[in-house]
Amino acid sequence: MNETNANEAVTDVNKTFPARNKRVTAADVAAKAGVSRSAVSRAFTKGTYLDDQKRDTIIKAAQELGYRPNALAAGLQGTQSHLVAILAGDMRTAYDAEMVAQLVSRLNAIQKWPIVLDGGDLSTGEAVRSVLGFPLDAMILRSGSMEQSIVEDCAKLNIPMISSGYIINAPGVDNVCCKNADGIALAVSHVVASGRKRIVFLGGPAMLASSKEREAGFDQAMADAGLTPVAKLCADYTYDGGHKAIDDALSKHDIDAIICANDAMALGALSAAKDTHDKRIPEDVCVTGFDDISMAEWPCFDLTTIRNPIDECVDHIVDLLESRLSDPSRDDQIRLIDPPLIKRGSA
Amino acid sequence: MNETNANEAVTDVNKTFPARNKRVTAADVAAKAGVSRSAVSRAFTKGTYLDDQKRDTIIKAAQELGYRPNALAAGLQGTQSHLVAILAGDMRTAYDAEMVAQLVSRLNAIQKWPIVLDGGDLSTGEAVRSVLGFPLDAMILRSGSMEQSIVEDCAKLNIPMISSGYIINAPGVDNVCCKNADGIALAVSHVVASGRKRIVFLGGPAMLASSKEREAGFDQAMADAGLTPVAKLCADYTYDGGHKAIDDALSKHDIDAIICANDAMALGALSAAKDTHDKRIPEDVCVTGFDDISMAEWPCFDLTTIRNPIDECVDHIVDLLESRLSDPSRDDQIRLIDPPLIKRGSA
DNA sequence: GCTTAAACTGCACACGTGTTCACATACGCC
DNA sequence: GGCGTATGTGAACACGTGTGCAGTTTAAGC
Repeated sequence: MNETNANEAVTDVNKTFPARNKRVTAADVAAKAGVSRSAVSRAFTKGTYLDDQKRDTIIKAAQELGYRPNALAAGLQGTQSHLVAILAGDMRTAYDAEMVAQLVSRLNAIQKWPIVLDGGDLSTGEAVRSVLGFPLDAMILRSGSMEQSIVEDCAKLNIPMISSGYIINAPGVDNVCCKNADGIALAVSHVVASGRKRIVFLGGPAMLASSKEREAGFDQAMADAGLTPVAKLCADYTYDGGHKAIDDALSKHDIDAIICANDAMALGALSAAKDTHDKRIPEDVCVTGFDDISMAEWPCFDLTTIRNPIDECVDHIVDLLESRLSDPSRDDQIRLIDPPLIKRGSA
Repeated sequence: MNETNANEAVTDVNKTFPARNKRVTAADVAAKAGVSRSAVSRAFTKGTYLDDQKRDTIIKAAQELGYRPNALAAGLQGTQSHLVAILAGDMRTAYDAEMVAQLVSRLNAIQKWPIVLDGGDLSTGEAVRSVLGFPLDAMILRSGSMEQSIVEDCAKLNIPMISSGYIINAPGVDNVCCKNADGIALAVSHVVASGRKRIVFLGGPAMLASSKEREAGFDQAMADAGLTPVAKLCADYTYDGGHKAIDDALSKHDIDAIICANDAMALGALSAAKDTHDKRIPEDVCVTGFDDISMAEWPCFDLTTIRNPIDECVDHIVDLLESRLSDPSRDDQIRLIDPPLIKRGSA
């Protein structure tokens, strides 16, 4: 009796996990519902001839068996896999994380499933190459620097690319990018308008395209204003980097304005000036950032910054993706975004 | 001469995009290399009999054509698709973003490709159901609250689940979770040890499991210490929410310690106490958080907190994943993590 | 009741792989 | 030379689906 019960229990488990590691297939549903396999397929496809009652029967049988059409097999013959890769920047940083979050959310909404790759990693190239094994609908690039060979690989595989953050000049690549130089120029003229003359620029890693553009924008804007900077510093786009650089600079130079190439460094700079060097913000020193991450508006920072608008950027990416899929041979596009100045307390 | 060059250029482009929207297949490579399609497949598979010279020829032909085995077709017949889904929490928050970043990076390293779903979204349920169309190797759950039906759907499809953040009691689900109650108890006794008696608890959304556990831990620890809290507040796990709640509380109550259910709220609370109410931290009011997000150690915050260790958590997730794949029928596991107190300046 | 179109259904193919199976060739040994 | 074994190869199958095609049933119109 006990043995029987034990056996039943085992059987029960096997029922819960039928044919372990074996997925329920359309043929199984067809057998159970007493119809052909084609009918099952049609039951899950809109716009096909199928008797309503029969369709109900099939759907019901499918539900009981826990059947779901295998997207791999479906993607194999259709022209779209509904898979999209995102080569993310460094998701440990606030801006990139917010960007990816927004992107993922919007892609989910249009039934595109994003495979996310960590762009901050060293082995990214190899990872990208592996993922290219999947017939991706598109590849979205947000990594600051990029091996040229990856772009070529995508092109060879006919995978459309959308680059955001810096412009890739290659066939098959759409670009959406904010006007970095214009943005920094906005910050410079805002600061100059309030009478500042002893200006410092805090730039980012030289290898990043956005960093270079923002620095060039600063140089041009300063030249236009007839000013020479007190100093041009370089850090790593992080809070700590900004903190350290400005802590150091304030003990060497007389400064009344700090233009930062991104928000994370600006927050560090702000903190160094206020907490470590007892400067009043913005009376003694004013600070501007770039990106407008969510922390920028926290009361304890209240950072004046240039907004690198995530919503608008993601709108463009999704739009470019959809138009590319509906017409793969359309011309490549470049969408440029005007970044606005967000006036807050720090400048 | 010029025309010839122009034509060549055009031809070149067409070569770069051969048969637009048509992927190069193993048969194409076989034709070019003058071998059978089987040979091509073998050339890309380790441990198969194939003449070395022939293999070289095939690889070379494949490279020229830009061939890459279609992972969809391959995953269709093998037992593993190498696809993994991550149901992320709210990636707009710092902790979840850091967690996902780490997870993505580690999964990439072991050649698992994460499809990321935004758990903060309302339509998450539908999105998950769609992604279940893919024969996932596993599903990683990090959403604070979860429709029970999703778990059942996964179970029906034999997709292993790994839940992190709160415990799901269902067959086929592995769990890794930090001891939330113990963590809060650590914070309470630390604060009590420094002589605080007028203690406030700032909890999170009631619907989140972690939030409930942390509150229960607080109640127990206070009872053990023979204290009753000045107030128990509830906010939404955000900086703004924490700021507002504590701003309000400080004008109503006499408080000397604030125990927060997560770091984001703790930072808001800290700022409200320091900047808005001119309290000295920690002399007048001390503040503790939970999670240890990267911002907690910024000098301007210097937050004492309970670390919810991301590295350790991700280690467990990856380990559970690999062991599950190598033995799908092994028993479900629950891994509990001891969260340590990180002593900084705020308490 | 007959004709015609519309609604419905199943067979068979295609998608691009990995892998088994049978067969062919080369090699070493008696 | 005969034989057994190790190595190399292509044909054929399986994976699970969507869909074109041809054939069958139903309904409608005169």
